[in-house]
Amino acid sequence: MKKQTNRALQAAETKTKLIDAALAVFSRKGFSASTTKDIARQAGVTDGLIYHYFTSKEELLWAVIDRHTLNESLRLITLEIREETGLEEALTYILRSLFRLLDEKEALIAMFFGESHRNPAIQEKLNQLVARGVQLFAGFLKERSTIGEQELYIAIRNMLNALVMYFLIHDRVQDNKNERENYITVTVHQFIKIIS
Amino acid sequence: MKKQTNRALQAAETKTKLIDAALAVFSRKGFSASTTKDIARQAGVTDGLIYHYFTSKEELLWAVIDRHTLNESLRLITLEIREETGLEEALTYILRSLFRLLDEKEALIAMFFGESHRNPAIQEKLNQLVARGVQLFAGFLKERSTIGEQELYIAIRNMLNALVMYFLIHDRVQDNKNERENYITVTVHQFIKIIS
Amino acid sequence: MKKQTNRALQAAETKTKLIDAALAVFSRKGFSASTTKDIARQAGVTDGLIYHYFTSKEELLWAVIDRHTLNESLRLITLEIREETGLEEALTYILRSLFRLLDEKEALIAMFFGESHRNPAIQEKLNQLVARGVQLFAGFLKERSTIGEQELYIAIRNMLNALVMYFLIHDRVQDNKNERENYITVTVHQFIKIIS
Amino acid sequence: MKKQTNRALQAAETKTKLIDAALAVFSRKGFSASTTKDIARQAGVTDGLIYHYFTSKEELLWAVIDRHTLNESLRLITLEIREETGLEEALTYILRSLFRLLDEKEALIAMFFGESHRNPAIQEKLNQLVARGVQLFAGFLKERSTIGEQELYIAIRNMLNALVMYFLIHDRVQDNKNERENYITVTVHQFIKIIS
DNA sequence: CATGAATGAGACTTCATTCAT
DNA sequence: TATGAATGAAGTCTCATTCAT
Repeated sequence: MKKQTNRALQAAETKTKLIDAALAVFSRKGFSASTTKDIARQAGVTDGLIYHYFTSKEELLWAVIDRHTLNESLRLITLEIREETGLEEALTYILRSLFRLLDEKEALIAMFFGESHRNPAIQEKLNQLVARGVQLFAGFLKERSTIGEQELYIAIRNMLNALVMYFLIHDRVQDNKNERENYITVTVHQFIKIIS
Repeated sequence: MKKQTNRALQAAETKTKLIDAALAVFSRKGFSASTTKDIARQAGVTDGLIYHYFTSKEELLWAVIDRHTLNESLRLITLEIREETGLEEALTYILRSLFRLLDEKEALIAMFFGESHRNPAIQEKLNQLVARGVQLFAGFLKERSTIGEQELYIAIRNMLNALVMYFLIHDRVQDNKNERENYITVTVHQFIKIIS
Repeated sequence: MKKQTNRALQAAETKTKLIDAALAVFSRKGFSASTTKDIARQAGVTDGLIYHYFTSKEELLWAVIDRHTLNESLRLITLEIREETGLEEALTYILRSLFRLLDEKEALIAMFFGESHRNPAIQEKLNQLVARGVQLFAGFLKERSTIGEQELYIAIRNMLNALVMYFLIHDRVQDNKNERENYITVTVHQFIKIIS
Repeated sequence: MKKQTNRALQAAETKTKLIDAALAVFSRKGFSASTTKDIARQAGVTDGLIYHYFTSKEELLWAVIDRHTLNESLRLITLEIREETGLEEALTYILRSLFRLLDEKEALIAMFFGESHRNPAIQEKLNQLVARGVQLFAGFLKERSTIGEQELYIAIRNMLNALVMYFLIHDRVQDNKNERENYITVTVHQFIKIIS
């Protein structure tokens, strides 16, 4: 019985190792340029083992995506900001948290964008993710803004989109914390102008 | 002399055919999932001919990127708006033009994003492109805005980034012209709020 | 443990099969005219397996060369002749042994010459081989010859070179045992004339 | 008419250029690793032109071999030595001339050996060449030697074989003129020992 | 559960050869 | 005579996947 449990545990660990390895390799090379050998080596297992846990390389991709939904992280950020009071402070805190989240999940985000435009299912995931972020924001901002609901949604979506894009093609390259802080300050200020 | 010209012309045409075909295939499948066979078939030539004009598949990628710089298109848009007067009208016109440009170059844009995060040179190209767009805008808006230069740059960059992101993960999927028009109207309105 | 051994054994056998097959094909067609498909077929495995054991066709060439150094065979011949007494008998025995060695390793020898002049590393191997042969002979002959050491070395080298050349461009073609025996007799006789 | 002649001249020149280029490339890379493109570039013409003068790459190989028979050079050496008197002087002169000939035709010789063992026709050529050399020598030495005709033939063949081998795997590498002179002196001396 | 030898389709690339100009 | 664009077969090598151990 103990043995069984140990085995089950080991199996779960190996699966996790494989998923983590796959994430790392996929985001470094993109899905189709990644080889199962790469992934196995990164996970520290032998080639064939992947097929003990997954039926194909593509299934491994889906496992990666399933594990890292980001939604949970987004919810946590919202939970914390519920208690905040000042609008500017609150927004600054949120943007900082978002950047931190992007930093953490950089590999995943990068892969998402790399594969999304040739994989509709991934694109849909992205869409959902942004929509979820917009909703969380909206819940928090509705009472504090003077503009219409639709306008608010667009304002939020634009801010989030701009931020992710900034992160992807500018911030990652520069790695300059001051510039990022400045970006946050200005963006928050302009966002408040819009919704007030 | 005529002969010479005809032959040279035909060669140039073939090269163009190959670049166009490569663009189509790359943006459909991504660089590494695209095969040279695909490209040759799409161009209507035999496999080996690619290597008469390019030394490798990667060189073909660079040729694709070199041909479609977008910069020229961006400049043309600016030239036209110089004559516009009303700020709202002008901005609306510009955003519409940008969407039209994105529609035209959808394949290229998609590929850019697909490869950029694993190819620094492409990422740099993207950065340059956005920077160029920001400058063109800034030249037009400097006199009509009341905010500081740096704030203006960030506002413009945010708007452009948001627009491209919107196009990539939302607009392309929906294919709903009304929603796009609405997006433009609201975004322009909010942008004016920021810079006034 | 048994399992482990069996598998490892089988892998070693496959590798050997590949090296033997490569030797056969390389010496029949020369290195660059040989195809990996040929080699795989000759070894009775599929194309891809070569690259499970070797990183390239060239590495396979080196494996072939490493396996068949000839040095060991040369040493054995010397060991046996140490006990011989009569000079003529001894030399005759040695030359016969050399011809036998050439017969056995004909494929390898032929390939050596085929690739040597465009591959310095192989040429060096050849040089070493001849030098080793000269030394072995010299050790045996030093006390029985009346000429200077340097002259002895040149005499031996000339005899060996002549013999190999004879084998390569004449003997292999004729396949006439009598002529070979005659060649040995006369050559031994003339060699004794030189060193006495 | 003049035009015609000029054309014919030009054609002959081009053909020569191609043969020379082919010799250079073949001896550097071996026949099958040489590409027609290499040869065309080396000759300074375009790819297709080869097939205006030769029906295949192989035919070009034969043209190379036909042009450089060496026989003529060998004959010239013999002509000159007819007048010589002293045996040692004569032989020294001949060996020096042979080395010079090998130096000149190094590329050709190297190619001969590279292809001979997989191309019987070339091997036959080599055989003929050596046989011709043996005959020329024999004609000169017959009266000056005391040994039987067959022994003389073998002695000559051995000396020539040894010399060519020495050149191919030793002399070319060292590039040491003193060592070569020493080799000639000793070899001549030992040869005289044999035939006297 | 884990290994890694083996498969075979298919990728990129090369190259002898042809042919319209 | 000369060009070089075009062909297509074949080569080296990769890699997802299978399976005996």
